[in-house]
Amino acid sequence: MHKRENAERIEPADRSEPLGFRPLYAQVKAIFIRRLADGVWAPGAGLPSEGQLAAEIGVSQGTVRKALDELAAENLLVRRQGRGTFVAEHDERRILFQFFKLVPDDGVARFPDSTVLSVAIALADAGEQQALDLSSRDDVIRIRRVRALDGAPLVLETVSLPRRLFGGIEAGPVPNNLYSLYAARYGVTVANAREKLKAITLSADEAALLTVAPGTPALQVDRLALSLDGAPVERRLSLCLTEGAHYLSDLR
Amino acid sequence: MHKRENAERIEPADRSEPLGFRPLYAQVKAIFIRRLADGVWAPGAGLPSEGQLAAEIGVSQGTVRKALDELAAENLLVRRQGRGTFVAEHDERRILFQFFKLVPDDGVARFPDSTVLSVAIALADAGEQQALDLSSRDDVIRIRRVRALDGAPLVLETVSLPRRLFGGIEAGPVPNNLYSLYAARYGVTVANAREKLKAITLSADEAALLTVAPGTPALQVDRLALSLDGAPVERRLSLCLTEGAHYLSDLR
DNA sequence: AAGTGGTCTAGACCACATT
DNA sequence: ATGTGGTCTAGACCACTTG
Repeated sequence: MHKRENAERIEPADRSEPLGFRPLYAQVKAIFIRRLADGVWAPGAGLPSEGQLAAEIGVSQGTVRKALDELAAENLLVRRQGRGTFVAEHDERRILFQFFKLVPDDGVARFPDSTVLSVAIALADAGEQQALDLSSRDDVIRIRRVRALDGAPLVLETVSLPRRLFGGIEAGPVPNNLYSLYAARYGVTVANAREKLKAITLSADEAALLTVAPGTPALQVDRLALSLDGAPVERRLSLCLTEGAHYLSDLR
Repeated sequence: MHKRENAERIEPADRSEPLGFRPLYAQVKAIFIRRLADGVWAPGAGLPSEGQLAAEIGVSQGTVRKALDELAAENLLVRRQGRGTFVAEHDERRILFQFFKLVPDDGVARFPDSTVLSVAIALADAGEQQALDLSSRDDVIRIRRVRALDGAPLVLETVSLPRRLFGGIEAGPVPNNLYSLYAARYGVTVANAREKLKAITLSADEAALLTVAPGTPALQVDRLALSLDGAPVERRLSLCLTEGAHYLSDLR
């Protein structure tokens, strides 16, 4: 058709050096991620159509499409044929699908309810400093709660948040769905997470809170949640009872 | 350009009913999966170029491309720019990346070595019947082994295989990398797997084999491996020590 | 009927690897 | 120099949703 003269249109990067070739759709994708991170496109909102975005940015619709497809594959966008493209929300469905891997042995995954034990502010301990990239003088907000399914305690959870990011969260009530709160009130979108699992033995205190015998084995899940720009925003240490439930991991 | 008249070329499915629309690339993908399952394209082999495949099947190169891209995303194919498209192999790199989630706390994942404890044939127990879709009269081959890292026992593993599929495997030596053997000798490709994790307490026997104290907590990993056509082909029950290692799970 | 995303095609050109 | 996959474009048409 015609020559490509638009490689420079977006990012006037030096294309003469062969190192670091960045395809157009990747640059477009970066633009979109920025808009998501900046809240220009808020959770649940609808994006302009592919054609509009293509015209605005000055690339073909196919290039916009590739960028949007990748973001949808990363669960940051939701595409619905005939309706449009929307910013993904941290609703219960998504959390259950993407972040909550504990499933009853017989039955399907459900969203547990929570009982908050404590909310406190303290200096970050060694583990929190390392995980959240904090110094020994940084404060964290610690939320401790028990999560139950059908009235039976299942998880003892300790959530650690950098006070710098989430200051004030300790004042209000703690909703069951924290990620949705991070997004709505602090503009922080949890994009993905990494979990480290170990088998441990419950201490007397922990066992009491979960109403089981001390010495009961439990699954310790150490989760680090990352925001859209890859920064660590939450550490969550969970002790899970796995008598009647298991952690489901799909290897694809 | 010109009208589409090729929707019927591959699969003369009834396109008049609006239900069950199957895009062309999905049909092409199904053809390719069949060739992989039938061993027409063997592990490590190179595929014909996109253009050749497109001409052979009678679709555009873009349609072939979309099918190949999806298979590459599922780790069944490997695409290398400038070289070609190849059938994925179960080499150590892939297994470490896709199937071996146990990582030393400080350090990077490595491939453990194995010491075989026993190889036996027996009637499938209840768990094996359920997992592998067998009847109570079906035989399984059971391989029991200890896997160690730097000489320290890490995993006690029990592999259960349907004798119908893997008859004769009990005769030969048991290689460290079983999936590669399944592919080479039995034409069975493990495409993906599903793991159920629980925290348990080791029995005296198990603890002795792992050279730890009885009562030590361990991570029980119950893996079901599925072949290309989705059939269960291997059950693997692992008891993992998580004192100095953890199970890494990426939530994306 | 109009608008959206989804599919399919055709062709040009780019980046990469090998010969 | 050649061949491969990777990118980008342009346009047509299909499937789905909503007015």
